[in-house]
Amino acid sequence: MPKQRSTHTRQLILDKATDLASLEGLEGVSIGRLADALGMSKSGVIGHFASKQDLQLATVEAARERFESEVLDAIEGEPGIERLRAMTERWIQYIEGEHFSGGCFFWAASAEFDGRPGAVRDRLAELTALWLDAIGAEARLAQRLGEIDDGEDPAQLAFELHAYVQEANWSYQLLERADSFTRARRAVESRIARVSI
Amino acid sequence: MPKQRSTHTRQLILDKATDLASLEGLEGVSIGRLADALGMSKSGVIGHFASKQDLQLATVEAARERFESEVLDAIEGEPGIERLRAMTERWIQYIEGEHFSGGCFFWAASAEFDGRPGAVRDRLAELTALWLDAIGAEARLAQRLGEIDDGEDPAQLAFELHAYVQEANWSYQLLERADSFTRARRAVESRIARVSI
DNA sequence: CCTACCGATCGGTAGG
DNA sequence: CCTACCGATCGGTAGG
Repeated sequence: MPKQRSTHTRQLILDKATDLASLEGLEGVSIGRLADALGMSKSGVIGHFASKQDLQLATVEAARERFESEVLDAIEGEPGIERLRAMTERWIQYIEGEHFSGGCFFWAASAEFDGRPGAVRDRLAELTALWLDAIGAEARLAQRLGEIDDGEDPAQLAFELHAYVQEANWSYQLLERADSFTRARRAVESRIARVSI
Repeated sequence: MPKQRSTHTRQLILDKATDLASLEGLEGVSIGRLADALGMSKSGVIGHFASKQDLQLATVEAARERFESEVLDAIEGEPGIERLRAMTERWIQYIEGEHFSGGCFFWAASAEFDGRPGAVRDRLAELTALWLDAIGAEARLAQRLGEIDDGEDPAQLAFELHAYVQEANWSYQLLERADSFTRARRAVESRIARVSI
């Protein structure tokens, strides 16, 4: 069954690519280095994809799938403020758990591609905006449920909660400060406590 | 006076390099592309530096000098909470003013080098930590002056204020949201207002 | 500051 | 999935 083996190999390639990309950037994952890391030939790697950009787009989708199964699907709790807390906490756990060697894949890729127009950048913007807006939507729901003060702007709250987690990733990855995630949790908790009714 | 002309050319190279790096990353600034962008030969470019890493380190220093003259030297106001406000506001203005085509140089370079050990990464961590800790030190001073509640942790406050500005840079560069800096200002203002006595 | 060049690596293809 | 190869570009050097 060569088709099955091919799909398996493709997934192995993409797992390695997401990991390398969090360390060295998507553009830094050359076909040759990826092949070396996998013990394969270059043509064996790129044969699964139409082009380097196609490989990059597939790598982004692989990272999305991991985020969905590790974060989105693992969020529990009642809709509203409980779920809003669960979303940020699960996200922090995901980054803290070092599923990628170089920290959050999307954070690294965002910085790398924000100045490079094209399909990869567009997809990264689409996916990260979906997550930011999902946080905002949950805050809005909590507000409708009467759990958050009516004077709050849910999108503003999402901006700030999202900021704390991205800052923790930066502070942990570049500054290597051990208190990064503690600080993010403290910021999230006091921000949510402040708007709670 | 060949020495003067050489220093001038070197500065032209570094100005172009900081700008290209904010768009395409420090590693993406190849000697050949930099030479093309400047209308020079490759050897004319690299002749000013001992190596590619030396060029990258010099580019980081050039970005530091711009940050110092545009932000640090432009901060006004009395020490304490007034100065804390001025630091974040001047920083936001700097990023908002698009001095670099691709947004904050240090944010882009942080994400790129946090997974690449070496002198460039070390220097980036050193410089960004200095700025984060300067914000924290100003918050601590404001606290000693009795302008900030004694129960606040100045480093935690700095973490959060720093987070808002980095989030604005991300939101503006990748998502292209026009309200990015407005949201950062709102977050900074309400956070500082909350801890003020 | 230039031209001319070095070996290594890039993305990608031909052919099997 | 492989070997063998393509032209282009990489960082860097020799020599002027």
